[in-house]
Amino acid sequence: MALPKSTTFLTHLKTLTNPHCLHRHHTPPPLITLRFLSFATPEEAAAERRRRKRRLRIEPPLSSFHRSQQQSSPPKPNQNPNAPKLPETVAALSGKRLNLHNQILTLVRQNDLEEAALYTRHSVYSNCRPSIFTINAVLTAQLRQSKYSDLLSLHRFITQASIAPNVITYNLLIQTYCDCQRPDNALEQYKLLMDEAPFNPSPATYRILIKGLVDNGKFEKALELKEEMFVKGFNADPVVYSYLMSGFVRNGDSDRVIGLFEELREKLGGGEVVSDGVVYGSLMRGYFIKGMEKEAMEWYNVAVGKNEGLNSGVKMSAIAYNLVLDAFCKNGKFNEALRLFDRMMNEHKPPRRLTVNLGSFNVMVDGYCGESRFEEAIEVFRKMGEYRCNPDALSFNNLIDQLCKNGMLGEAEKLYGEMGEKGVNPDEYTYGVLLDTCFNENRIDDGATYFRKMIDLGLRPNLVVYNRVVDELVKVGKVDEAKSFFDTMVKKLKMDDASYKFMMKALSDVGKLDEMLKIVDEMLDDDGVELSEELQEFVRGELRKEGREEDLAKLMEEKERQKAEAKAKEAEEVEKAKKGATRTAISSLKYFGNKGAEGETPDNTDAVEAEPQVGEEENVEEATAVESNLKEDGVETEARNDGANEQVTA
DNA sequence: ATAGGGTTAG
Repeated sequence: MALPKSTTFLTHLKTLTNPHCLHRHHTPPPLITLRFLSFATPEEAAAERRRRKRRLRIEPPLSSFHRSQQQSSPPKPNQNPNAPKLPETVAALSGKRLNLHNQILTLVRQNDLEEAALYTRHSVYSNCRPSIFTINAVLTAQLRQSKYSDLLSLHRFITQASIAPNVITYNLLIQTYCDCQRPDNALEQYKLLMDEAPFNPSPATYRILIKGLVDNGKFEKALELKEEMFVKGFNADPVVYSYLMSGFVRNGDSDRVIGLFEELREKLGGGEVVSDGVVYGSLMRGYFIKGMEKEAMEWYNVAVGKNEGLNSGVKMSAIAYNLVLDAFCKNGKFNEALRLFDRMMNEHKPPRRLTVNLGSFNVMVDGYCGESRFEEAIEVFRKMGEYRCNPDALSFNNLIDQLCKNGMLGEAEKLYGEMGEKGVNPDEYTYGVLLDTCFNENRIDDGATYFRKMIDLGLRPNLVVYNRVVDELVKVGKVDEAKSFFDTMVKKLKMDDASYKFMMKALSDVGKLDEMLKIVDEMLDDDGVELSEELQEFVRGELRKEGREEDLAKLMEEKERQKAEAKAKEAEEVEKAKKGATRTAISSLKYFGNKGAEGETPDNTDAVEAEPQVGEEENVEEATAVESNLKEDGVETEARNDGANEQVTA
């Protein structure tokens, strides 16, 4: 007996995933977007984004001399005798401390961040303190891998230990909060820097903070910060303007986009043009939004020149070009895009001048797909090798996704095969798209095979993907196979009531009530899982059909009895062990006496020995980083203030 | 030696 088609699990799930559906009848049922099919957690998605960013950064910067143009901030006079300590200078990195630094850097390079952080903490109370440079290096690595809670925890630790932070430490922390979508905390850190630190923010502080504010929709605040930059004596930064402009483009606020460009031009000396090409893509989009094509094209000619080698001195990096390219693709000017792309490839003269990068190809792939020219999209995708650009998983996924959505699963699978050949690892997203499409095209077994492959590779399918697979298998009557996936995933996923219920119903429908009860049994055994009233009611209902309604109560009673028994036994053990325990406690107290680290919780033996943790215990998993960040953060700010106080009184 | 120079597709 299969589930009636109209009430498949997926439809049910779609209703569940939209909170509005429960109340508002006019809301159309939402679709599960592919985003949900990819990463196990949002943090993993963030980590991947960061890794990719890092990879892209390996390409050499276009003009390294640009860097030297940045003014270094003037030192703040240090009037207050109680003012916080100045951070150490590089001179501190010598001898033993340099040695320590290099050891920790080695750990970071080996990607053993846990060990690196541990070693850093451990050294804080040793006779060889880590310098702020060492700490920053660890924090940087943690940020790159989105280990936010680890980062905040280490930061809190060094603050408590009165190690003076420098601008980079602040910037890292601000970046962290921005990445965690906590712009208010980022602003708090900025304020702290302004009020407490014996140095000024750097131009990078503003870049990081303003980008974070824009990305989090805090436009007004971002504009305020831009103004503060001038107050601090910094020049107008085209990068900051480009962040603001693309934010307003996203928001459809074309007047602001154009206004910002004019302002930048003014600030840079009122010349004809802004010589940094990064702002022109957004400027053009601003005009496109207003339907002012002519103006958009005029600025295009200014930035890029009507003919090759004939522009007004605007420096166009690959990224600046890509923004223009994308502006064309998204505004019905694909032919212009093609022409520009051609030109970019001609100008590309590595290693001196790089005008094409991976992003260029990605933009063009999207451009072709937007025109439904899929064959050519594949063609241009393949072409990137000639320009020493290597597609990453996201590039592959993007194209695979577009092909799948347009009935070209076969082509998509070919590309999937190429990933393997090129040593690009397919990820959760790749498999999510492929199996989803297989199911849509009724290739149920192939879909299930992709799922299995995913597990075999150690990838972590999320609940949405799991639900989809199980749903499809049950639909075609493969309940046992579905159950086997349930068994593997029940340990790995936090299943919700709906997922439990679905599997139970499927088993009940094929008359496997005992297997259904076995699931209940295991749920009762698992302290992390709660058997809700509703689920109990459901189980009773299913049992009732076979006249076995009492079985659930019996099972639950039996479990209660077992638990009580176990408890009694435990109490007995405790009683027995009491005398011995007193002895142990005394000996460990001795141990603590020598350490005497501040802020310790003396009942946490392991932590003190290996890792002198401050404040409450934290066994925060990366998977719950966002939630624990909330927790972390409360303590974080608190600890930071404590630290400041300590510094003042020191 | 430690932040940052920007984009796109999820």
